[in-house]
Amino acid sequence: MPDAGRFATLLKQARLRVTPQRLAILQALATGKHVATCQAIWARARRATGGLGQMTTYRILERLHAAGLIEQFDLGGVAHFGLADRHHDHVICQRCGSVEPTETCLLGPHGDLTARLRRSGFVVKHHRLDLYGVCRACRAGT
Amino acid sequence: MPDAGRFATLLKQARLRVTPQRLAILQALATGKHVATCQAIWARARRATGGLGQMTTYRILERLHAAGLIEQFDLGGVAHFGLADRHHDHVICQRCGSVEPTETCLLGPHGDLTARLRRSGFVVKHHRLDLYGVCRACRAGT
DNA sequence: TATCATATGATATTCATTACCATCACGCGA
DNA sequence: TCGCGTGATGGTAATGAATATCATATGATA
Repeated sequence: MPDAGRFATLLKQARLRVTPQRLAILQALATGKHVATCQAIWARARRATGGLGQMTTYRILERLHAAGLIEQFDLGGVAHFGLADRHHDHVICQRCGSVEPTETCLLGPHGDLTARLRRSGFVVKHHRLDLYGVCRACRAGT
Repeated sequence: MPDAGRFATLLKQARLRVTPQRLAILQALATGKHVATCQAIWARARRATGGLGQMTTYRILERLHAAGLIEQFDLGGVAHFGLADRHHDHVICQRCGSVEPTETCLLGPHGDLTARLRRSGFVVKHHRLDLYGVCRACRAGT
Protein backbone atom coordinates (compact mmCIF):
# COMPACT_ATOMS: atom_id res chain seq x y z
CA MET A 1 0.00 0.00 0.00
CA PRO A 2 2.08 2.89 -1.26
CA ASP A 3 -0.14 5.64 0.11
CA ALA A 4 -0.92 4.10 3.48
CA GLY A 5 0.82 6.85 5.37
CA ARG A 6 -0.87 9.61 3.44
CA PHE A 7 -4.30 8.05 3.90
CA ALA A 8 -3.70 7.44 7.60
CA THR A 9 -2.96 11.13 7.99
CA LEU A 10 -6.14 12.00 6.11
CA LEU A 11 -8.20 9.80 8.41
CA LYS A 12 -6.62 11.21 11.54
CA GLN A 13 -7.24 14.75 10.36
CA ALA A 14 -10.91 13.83 9.98
CA ARG A 15 -10.90 12.33 13.49
CA LEU A 16 -11.64 8.87 12.12
CA ARG A 17 -10.02 5.70 13.34
CA VAL A 18 -7.33 4.23 11.12
CA THR A 19 -8.24 0.68 10.20
CA PRO A 20 -6.86 -1.60 7.49
CA GLN A 21 -10.32 -1.70 5.89
CA ARG A 22 -10.49 2.07 5.57
CA LEU A 23 -6.99 2.25 4.18
CA ALA A 24 -7.79 -0.48 1.67
CA ILE A 25 -10.89 1.37 0.49
CA LEU A 26 -9.05 4.65 0.13
CA GLN A 27 -6.32 2.82 -1.76
CA ALA A 28 -8.93 1.21 -4.02
CA LEU A 29 -10.44 4.61 -4.70
CA ALA A 30 -7.04 5.98 -5.63
CA THR A 31 -6.12 3.05 -7.83
CA GLY A 32 -8.95 2.68 -10.31
CA LYS A 33 -10.90 5.06 -12.44
CA HIS A 34 -12.03 8.47 -11.30
CA VAL A 35 -15.31 7.17 -9.87
CA ALA A 36 -16.49 3.66 -9.07
CA THR A 37 -19.52 1.89 -7.67
CA CYS A 38 -19.59 0.40 -4.21
CA GLN A 39 -19.42 -3.04 -5.77
CA ALA A 40 -16.28 -2.24 -7.73
CA ILE A 41 -14.59 -0.64 -4.75
CA TRP A 42 -15.49 -3.60 -2.59
CA ALA A 43 -14.11 -6.10 -5.13
CA ARG A 44 -10.85 -4.21 -5.40
CA ALA A 45 -10.40 -3.62 -1.68
CA ARG A 46 -11.30 -7.14 -0.57
CA ARG A 47 -8.65 -8.54 -2.87
CA ALA A 48 -6.10 -6.39 -1.10
CA THR A 49 -7.21 -7.16 2.44
CA GLY A 50 -8.31 -10.76 2.11
CA GLY A 51 -11.63 -10.52 3.91
CA LEU A 52 -13.68 -7.35 3.72
CA GLY A 53 -17.41 -7.27 4.32
CA GLN A 54 -19.63 -5.62 1.76
CA MET A 55 -21.59 -4.03 4.58
CA THR A 56 -18.40 -2.52 5.90
CA THR A 57 -17.66 -1.08 2.51
CA TYR A 58 -21.01 0.70 2.41
CA ARG A 59 -20.55 2.02 5.92
CA ILE A 60 -17.01 3.22 5.35
CA LEU A 61 -17.92 4.96 2.12
CA GLU A 62 -20.77 6.69 3.92
CA ARG A 63 -18.44 7.73 6.74
CA LEU A 64 -15.78 9.01 4.37
CA HIS A 65 -18.36 10.96 2.44
CA ALA A 66 -19.77 12.50 5.61
CA ALA A 67 -16.24 13.53 6.54
CA GLY A 68 -15.76 15.12 3.14
CA LEU A 69 -12.92 12.84 2.10
CA ILE A 70 -14.75 11.40 -0.89
CA GLU A 71 -17.41 12.58 -3.30
CA GLN A 72 -20.60 10.66 -3.89
CA PHE A 73 -23.22 10.96 -6.59
CA ASP A 74 -25.80 8.83 -8.32
CA LEU A 75 -25.33 7.76 -11.89
CA GLY A 76 -27.97 5.59 -13.45
CA GLY A 77 -29.51 4.81 -10.09
CA VAL A 78 -26.39 3.48 -8.39
CA ALA A 79 -24.07 5.40 -6.11
CA HIS A 80 -20.62 6.27 -7.41
CA PHE A 81 -17.69 7.34 -5.26
CA GLY A 82 -14.39 9.04 -5.87
CA LEU A 83 -11.65 10.75 -3.91
CA ALA A 84 -12.57 14.36 -3.18
CA ASP A 85 -9.15 15.91 -3.34
CA ARG A 86 -10.38 19.07 -4.99
CA HIS A 87 -13.58 20.35 -6.50
CA HIS A 88 -14.15 19.49 -10.13
CA ASP A 89 -16.98 18.95 -12.55
CA HIS A 90 -17.72 15.91 -14.64
CA VAL A 91 -17.51 15.11 -18.31
CA ILE A 92 -19.64 12.06 -19.01
CA CYS A 93 -19.64 10.09 -22.24
CA GLN A 94 -23.09 8.84 -23.12
CA ARG A 95 -21.72 6.08 -25.30
CA CYS A 96 -19.10 4.36 -23.16
CA GLY A 97 -20.28 5.70 -19.79
CA SER A 98 -16.89 7.00 -18.76
CA VAL A 99 -16.79 9.75 -16.16
CA GLU A 100 -13.84 12.09 -16.27
CA PRO A 101 -13.16 14.98 -13.93
CA THR A 102 -12.40 18.42 -15.28
CA GLU A 103 -9.09 19.89 -14.25
CA THR A 104 -10.68 23.00 -12.86
CA CYS A 105 -14.14 24.11 -11.83
CA LEU A 106 -15.87 25.14 -15.03
CA LEU A 107 -17.85 27.86 -13.34
CA GLY A 108 -14.79 29.63 -11.99
CA PRO A 109 -15.38 31.20 -8.59
CA HIS A 110 -19.05 31.24 -9.73
CA GLY A 111 -19.39 34.69 -8.31
CA ASP A 112 -22.09 35.85 -10.63
CA LEU A 113 -24.22 32.76 -10.27
CA THR A 114 -24.27 32.59 -6.50
CA ALA A 115 -24.81 36.33 -6.24
CA ARG A 116 -27.79 36.14 -8.58
CA LEU A 117 -29.35 33.33 -6.56
CA ARG A 118 -28.59 34.86 -3.19
CA ARG A 119 -30.74 37.78 -4.19
CA SER A 120 -33.64 35.30 -4.46
CA GLY A 121 -32.97 34.01 -0.95
CA PHE A 122 -31.11 30.84 -1.85
CA VAL A 123 -27.59 30.37 -0.50
CA VAL A 124 -25.47 28.12 -2.71
CA LYS A 125 -23.17 25.80 -0.77
CA HIS A 126 -21.80 23.86 -3.67
CA HIS A 127 -22.74 22.74 -7.14
CA ARG A 128 -22.44 19.90 -9.58
CA LEU A 129 -22.03 20.47 -13.26
CA ASP A 130 -22.24 17.39 -15.45
CA LEU A 131 -21.54 17.69 -19.16
CA TYR A 132 -22.92 14.90 -21.31
CA GLY A 133 -21.73 14.12 -24.78
CA VAL A 134 -19.40 11.87 -26.75
CA CYS A 135 -15.76 11.47 -25.88
CA ARG A 136 -12.87 11.54 -28.31
CA ALA A 137 -12.32 7.77 -28.25
CA CYS A 138 -15.98 6.98 -28.97
CA ARG A 139 -16.07 9.45 -31.85
CA ALA A 140 -12.95 7.93 -33.34
CA GLY A 141 -14.30 4.40 -32.97
CA THR A 142 -17.47 5.07 -34.95
CA MET B 1 -58.30 16.40 -17.53
CA PRO B 2 -57.87 19.99 -18.57
CA ASP B 3 -54.77 19.44 -20.69
CA ALA B 4 -55.83 16.21 -22.34
CA GLY B 5 -55.89 17.76 -25.78
CA ARG B 6 -52.51 19.37 -25.40
CA PHE B 7 -50.94 16.14 -24.14
CA ALA B 8 -52.56 14.09 -26.89
CA THR B 9 -50.95 16.40 -29.41
CA LEU B 10 -47.60 16.01 -27.69
CA LEU B 11 -47.85 12.23 -27.84
CA LYS B 12 -48.87 12.22 -31.48
CA GLN B 13 -45.99 14.51 -32.37
CA ALA B 14 -43.67 11.98 -30.73
CA ARG B 15 -45.35 9.17 -32.71
CA LEU B 16 -46.59 7.55 -29.51
CA ARG B 17 -50.03 6.06 -29.08
CA VAL B 18 -52.51 8.10 -27.11
CA THR B 19 -53.80 6.06 -24.18
CA PRO B 20 -55.67 7.14 -21.05
CA GLN B 21 -52.77 5.89 -18.94
CA ARG B 22 -50.26 8.08 -20.74
CA LEU B 23 -52.51 11.08 -20.52
CA ALA B 24 -53.01 10.48 -16.81
CA ILE B 25 -49.27 10.29 -16.20
CA LEU B 26 -48.59 13.46 -18.17
CA GLN B 27 -51.37 15.15 -16.24
CA ALA B 28 -49.89 13.92 -12.96
CA LEU B 29 -46.51 15.31 -13.97
CA ALA B 30 -48.08 18.66 -14.76
CA THR B 31 -50.08 18.80 -11.54
CA GLY B 32 -47.62 18.27 -8.73
CA LYS B 33 -44.21 19.63 -7.92
CA HIS B 34 -41.52 20.22 -10.48
CA VAL B 35 -40.12 16.70 -10.18
CA ALA B 36 -41.55 13.56 -8.63
CA THR B 37 -40.62 9.93 -8.09
CA CYS B 38 -42.22 7.12 -10.01
CA GLN B 39 -44.11 6.15 -6.85
CA ALA B 40 -45.60 9.60 -6.43
CA ILE B 41 -46.56 9.86 -10.08
CA TRP B 42 -48.14 6.44 -9.94
CA ALA B 43 -50.15 7.29 -6.83
CA ARG B 44 -51.44 10.49 -8.38
CA ALA B 45 -52.23 9.02 -11.78
CA ARG B 46 -53.92 5.87 -10.51
CA ARG B 47 -56.31 7.98 -8.47
CA ALA B 48 -57.31 9.75 -11.66
CA THR B 49 -57.69 6.65 -13.80
CA GLY B 50 -58.99 4.15 -11.27
CA GLY B 51 -56.68 1.27 -12.08
CA LEU B 52 -53.16 1.88 -13.28
CA GLY B 53 -50.39 -0.65 -12.97
CA GLN B 54 -47.14 0.36 -11.37
CA MET B 55 -45.30 -1.50 -14.09
CA THR B 56 -47.10 0.52 -16.70
CA THR B 57 -46.03 3.69 -14.95
CA TYR B 58 -42.37 2.70 -15.10
CA ARG B 59 -42.69 1.76 -18.74
CA ILE B 60 -44.53 4.90 -19.76
CA LEU B 61 -42.06 7.14 -17.95
CA GLU B 62 -39.22 5.38 -19.72
CA ARG B 63 -40.98 5.78 -23.06
CA LEU B 64 -41.72 9.45 -22.49
CA HIS B 65 -38.14 10.06 -21.47
CA ALA B 66 -36.82 8.28 -24.56
CA ALA B 67 -39.07 10.50 -26.66
CA GLY B 68 -37.73 13.59 -24.92
CA LEU B 69 -41.08 14.63 -23.45
CA ILE B 70 -39.91 14.39 -19.87
CA GLU B 71 -36.65 14.80 -18.00
CA GLN B 72 -35.26 12.12 -15.74
CA PHE B 73 -32.48 12.22 -13.19
CA ASP B 74 -31.44 10.43 -10.05
CA LEU B 75 -31.69 12.11 -6.72
CA GLY B 76 -30.64 10.17 -3.67
CA GLY B 77 -30.66 6.93 -5.60
CA VAL B 78 -34.25 7.10 -6.87
CA ALA B 79 -35.33 8.30 -10.28
CA HIS B 80 -37.16 11.60 -10.49
CA PHE B 81 -39.22 12.77 -13.44
CA GLY B 82 -40.57 16.08 -14.64
CA LEU B 83 -42.02 17.60 -17.78
CA ALA B 84 -39.27 18.68 -20.15
CA ASP B 85 -40.89 21.73 -21.62
CA ARG B 86 -37.64 23.67 -21.81
CA HIS B 87 -34.10 23.29 -20.59
CA HIS B 88 -33.39 24.49 -17.09
CA ASP B 89 -31.02 23.81 -14.23
CA HIS B 90 -31.86 22.81 -10.69
CA VAL B 91 -31.71 24.55 -7.35
CA ILE B 92 -31.79 21.90 -4.65
CA CYS B 93 -32.30 22.58 -0.96
CA GLN B 94 -30.21 20.25 1.18
CA ARG B 95 -32.44 20.72 4.18
CA CYS B 96 -35.98 20.16 2.85
CA GLY B 97 -35.00 18.36 -0.35
CA SER B 98 -37.04 20.60 -2.62
CA VAL B 99 -36.02 20.76 -6.25
CA GLU B 100 -36.81 23.96 -8.11
CA PRO B 101 -36.10 24.69 -11.74
CA THR B 102 -34.26 27.82 -12.74
CA GLU B 103 -36.09 30.12 -15.10
CA THR B 104 -33.29 30.11 -17.61
CA CYS B 105 -30.21 28.05 -18.30
CA LEU B 106 -27.56 29.35 -15.94
CA LEU B 107 -24.74 28.73 -18.36
CA GLY B 108 -26.27 30.83 -21.11
CA PRO B 109 -25.62 29.45 -24.59
CA HIS B 110 -22.56 27.90 -22.89
CA GLY B 111 -20.48 28.85 -25.87
CA ASP B 112 -17.22 29.18 -24.07
CA LEU B 113 -17.58 25.93 -22.16
CA THR B 114 -18.43 23.73 -25.11
CA ALA B 115 -15.78 25.36 -27.25
CA ARG B 116 -13.13 24.74 -24.62
CA LEU B 117 -14.08 21.09 -24.34
CA ARG B 118 -14.47 20.53 -28.05
CA ARG B 119 -10.81 21.43 -28.39
CA SER B 120 -10.06 18.42 -26.17
CA GLY B 121 -12.11 16.13 -28.41
CA PHE B 122 -15.29 15.98 -26.34
CA VAL B 123 -18.55 17.09 -27.94
CA VAL B 124 -21.07 18.36 -25.39
CA LYS B 125 -24.66 17.37 -26.14
CA HIS B 126 -26.28 18.70 -23.02
CA HIS B 127 -25.48 19.44 -19.42
CA ARG B 128 -26.92 19.37 -15.94
CA LEU B 129 -26.08 22.01 -13.40
CA ASP B 130 -27.32 21.38 -9.87
CA LEU B 131 -26.86 24.03 -7.23
CA TYR B 132 -27.03 22.78 -3.65
CA GLY B 133 -27.68 25.00 -0.68
CA VAL B 134 -30.38 26.23 1.65
CA CYS B 135 -33.60 27.74 0.39
CA ARG B 136 -35.23 30.89 1.67
CA ALA B 137 -37.94 29.05 3.62
CA CYS B 138 -35.48 26.78 5.42
CA ARG B 139 -33.26 29.70 6.35
CA ALA B 140 -36.24 31.58 7.76
CA GLY B 141 -37.42 28.56 9.71
CA THR B 142 -34.15 28.07 11.54
C1' DT C 1 -65.30 -2.25 -38.87
C1' DA C 2 -61.49 -5.75 -38.97
C1' DT C 3 -56.86 -6.46 -38.13
C1' DC C 4 -52.51 -6.23 -36.03
C1' DA C 5 -48.90 -4.23 -33.85
C1' DT C 6 -48.38 -2.33 -29.63
C1' DA C 7 -49.70 -1.14 -24.77
C1' DT C 8 -51.16 -2.79 -20.43
C1' DG C 9 -51.31 -5.47 -16.00
C1' DA C 10 -49.98 -8.91 -12.63
C1' DT C 11 -46.55 -11.89 -10.66
C1' DA C 12 -42.12 -13.17 -9.82
C1' DT C 13 -37.32 -11.79 -9.69
C1' DT C 14 -33.06 -9.12 -9.58
C1' DC C 15 -30.12 -5.85 -7.48
C1' DA C 16 -28.55 -2.08 -4.57
C1' DT C 17 -28.97 -0.58 -0.10
C1' DT C 18 -30.31 -0.71 4.86
C1' DA C 19 -31.19 -2.93 9.65
C1' DC C 20 -29.72 -5.60 13.26
C1' DC C 21 -26.62 -7.64 16.52
C1' DA C 22 -22.73 -10.18 18.15
C1' DT C 23 -17.77 -9.94 17.93
C1' DC C 24 -13.45 -7.55 17.33
C1' DA C 25 -9.72 -4.07 17.51
C1' DC C 26 -7.94 0.82 17.43
C1' DG C 27 -6.35 4.32 20.45
C1' DC C 28 -6.04 6.44 24.82
C1' DG C 29 -4.43 6.44 29.56
C1' DA C 30 -1.78 4.25 33.18
C1' DT D 1 3.96 -1.74 27.20
C1' DC D 2 -0.65 -3.25 28.72
C1' DG D 3 -5.91 -2.99 29.45
C1' DC D 4 -9.98 -1.03 28.74
C1' DG D 5 -13.86 1.04 26.43
C1' DT D 6 -15.87 3.00 22.58
C1' DG D 7 -16.47 2.56 18.13
C1' DA D 8 -15.69 -0.58 13.88
C1' DT D 9 -16.51 -4.82 11.56
C1' DG D 10 -18.95 -8.88 9.45
C1' DG D 11 -22.76 -11.82 8.40
C1' DT D 12 -27.62 -12.60 7.67
C1' DA D 13 -32.01 -10.98 6.87
C1' DA D 14 -35.10 -7.42 5.21
C1' DT D 15 -36.48 -3.47 2.42
C1' DG D 16 -37.55 -1.11 -1.76
C1' DA D 17 -36.79 0.39 -6.40
C1' DA D 18 -36.56 -1.34 -10.88
C1' DT D 19 -36.66 -5.22 -14.51
C1' DA D 20 -38.30 -9.67 -17.03
C1' DT D 21 -41.95 -12.23 -18.72
C1' DC D 22 -46.22 -13.26 -20.85
C1' DA D 23 -51.10 -13.36 -21.47
C1' DT D 24 -54.70 -10.06 -22.38
C1' DA D 25 -56.58 -5.75 -23.99
C1' DT D 26 -56.71 -1.76 -27.02
C1' DG D 27 -55.40 2.26 -30.19
C1' DA D 28 -54.63 3.27 -35.04
C1' DT D 29 -54.66 2.24 -39.79
C1' DA D 30 -56.88 0.44 -43.94
